[in-house]
Amino acid sequence: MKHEINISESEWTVMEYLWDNPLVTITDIRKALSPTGWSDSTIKTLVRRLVSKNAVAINDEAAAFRYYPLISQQECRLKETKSFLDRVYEGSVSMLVTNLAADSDLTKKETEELMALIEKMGKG
Amino acid sequence: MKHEINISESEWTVMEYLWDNPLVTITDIRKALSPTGWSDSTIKTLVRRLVSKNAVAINDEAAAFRYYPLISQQECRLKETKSFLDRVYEGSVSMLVTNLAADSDLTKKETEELMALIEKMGKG
DNA sequence: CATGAAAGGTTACAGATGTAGCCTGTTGTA
DNA sequence: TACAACAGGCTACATCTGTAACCTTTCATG
Repeated sequence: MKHEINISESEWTVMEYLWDNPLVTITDIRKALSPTGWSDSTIKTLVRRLVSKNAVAINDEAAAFRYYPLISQQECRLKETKSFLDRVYEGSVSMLVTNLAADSDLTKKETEELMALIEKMGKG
Repeated sequence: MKHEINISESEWTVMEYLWDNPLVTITDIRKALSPTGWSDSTIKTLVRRLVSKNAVAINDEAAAFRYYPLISQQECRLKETKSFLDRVYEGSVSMLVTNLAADSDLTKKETEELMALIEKMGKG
C-alpha cells in the first residue's frame, strides 16, 4: 500500500539525523543541521515534505511535536542502491565492484576496508 | 573549467546509447530509444539538454548533425558512484559492499558474480 | 514536382527540489 | 507582564526533470 518514497538529497540529510535520533523536536533538528547553513524555514520545509511523503511521522503526545522516521535506513539504502545500480551500472553488481576497486580516487583507508571485507567474505 | 554535469535518469538513457554509439544522428537515437515509448519531441529535448549541459556535442560536418558524448561513461560512473556513496553510505565503501552482500533481493546470478569477483580479487 | 516524413528550433506545462519569507500563537524569562 | 524566540502553517519562486506539441525547413520518393 505504500507508494514509492523518493527522498531527495537535502531530505536525506534530515533522515540521517532522524534515523540516529528518533523522536526529536524541530529545535533538535535545527540545531543538528545548523552546519548546513540552511535557514529555519528550509529545515521546516524539508521536514514537512518528509511527513507528507510518509517518510516521517509526528508524535504529538508530548508538549512539542516530535518527529520520527517511518521508513528504515536499511530500507532506504537498499532502494537507493537498487535504483543507482540499475541506472548507472545496468544493474550489475560486479561492474560496480570492479569500478570501485579500480577507482584510484578511493582513499587508502577505503581500499583497505574493501579488501578486508572482501577477504573476510571470501573465507566465509 | 567544466562545471558540475548532472545527468538525469532519462538523460542517462540517451548517454548510454551515445557511449556505445558515438556520432549518430537523431534518427539513430530515436530508433534506439523507441522501446522507451518516448515521443520524438521528448528525445529531442533530452538530447538538447545534454548538449546545453556540455555532456554531448554536435558534429555538423556531415549532412545531418551527429551527436557524440563529451564526457566518458567511466567519468560519469565514478562521479555518480561518489555522490551516491556520500549521500547514502556516508562515503563508506565497505558499508555499501556489506549491504550489497546482505541484500537478499540480489539474484542468484548477481550473488555469484559478486562472489566470483571477490574471490578473484582476494587472490590477486 | 508535390507531398509526407523527419530534422531542428521553440514553447509548454506539471511535478520535484532547493531555498526561504511571512504570519500567528505560545512560552520562557527578564 | 511584556517581549524575544521559536513552533507550526502557509506561500513563494527559480531550477530541474519528464514529457510533449507546434512550426518551419529540407529531403527523398512516388
